[in-house]
Amino acid sequence: MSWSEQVLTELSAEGHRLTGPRRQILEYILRYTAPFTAEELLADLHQTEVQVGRATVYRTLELLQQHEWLRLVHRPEGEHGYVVGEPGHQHHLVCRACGKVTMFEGCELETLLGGLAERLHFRIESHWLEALGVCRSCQVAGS
Amino acid sequence: MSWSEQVLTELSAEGHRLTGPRRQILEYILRYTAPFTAEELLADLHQTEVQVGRATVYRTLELLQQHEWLRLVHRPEGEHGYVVGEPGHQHHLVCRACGKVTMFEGCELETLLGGLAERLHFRIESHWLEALGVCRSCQVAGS
DNA sequence: TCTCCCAGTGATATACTGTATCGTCTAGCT
DNA sequence: AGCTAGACGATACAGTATATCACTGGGAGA
Repeated sequence: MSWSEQVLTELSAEGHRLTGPRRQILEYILRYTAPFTAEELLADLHQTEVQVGRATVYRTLELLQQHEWLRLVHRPEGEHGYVVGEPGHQHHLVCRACGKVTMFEGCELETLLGGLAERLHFRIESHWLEALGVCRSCQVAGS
Repeated sequence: MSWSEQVLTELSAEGHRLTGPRRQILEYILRYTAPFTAEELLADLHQTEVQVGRATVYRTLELLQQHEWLRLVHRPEGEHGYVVGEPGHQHHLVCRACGKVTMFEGCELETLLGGLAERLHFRIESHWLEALGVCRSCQVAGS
């Protein structure tokens, strides 16, 4: 079962409609290897025969993000982009050179934050961790 | 030596001018206990007798952030705000209730990321960690 | 299979946040 | 006091996102 099929199944199960634009956006998203913004996706779609409205793109991305099928990433330049991801808590390593995103589970981070929370009497509800650097292949290419 | 005096001294040492608007913005910033955005500061200043231009506010905040006298914080709603802070690498605990920001040094985090980088052959250059929750006093107030 | 209803669509307008421009002013050096 | 470049501020502009609203088509129920 592919990513888009899984998403469609889950959306349908929750009572959302599986419309043409949604299917097309889902298919198109898979082409991206690096984070993309709503505007980029919109422009790219308009390059093809697919013509969807701006509002629909924003709404669909929002919907997918809420269901954790897409993840928000802060890109170096400051805008925020989306990446395809499995549901569950994850963190990102963003490559400054190629833009590719590597995900990892930050299990030890939980312990770190737990200790900190106890020390400061702060109840932590959620956290955000993102690292910026250069991925393996870009290091090789650069040297 | 107060915060604003320290900032003014450093700015002056670097060849920046100590203009009226800059002094006024510096003074006003100290009133905030929670992160504020450029637009908020601008609006607040316009409520008073102080009339500074939009561009000046943005430029000054940018300048202060570059010198690490102000720190960028991602607020729950998505906008980014500024908080007064000492120079040096720090992370934030943001209170969902009162908006107050507690800073901490994430020394152990460096080790965590170091191990991760080695495992994934990813060269980490910078990182961003921010936690959202409820601070001690808001927990007390809420219960 | 047909019908109907409302979630979803898309064109457009609008809000918001931040940057660029450019003539004017002033901090601070000489 | 005079000079000059850094800073100011009014305005225009760019980019990102949301609001509105008439319409369309997905899909459940007949």
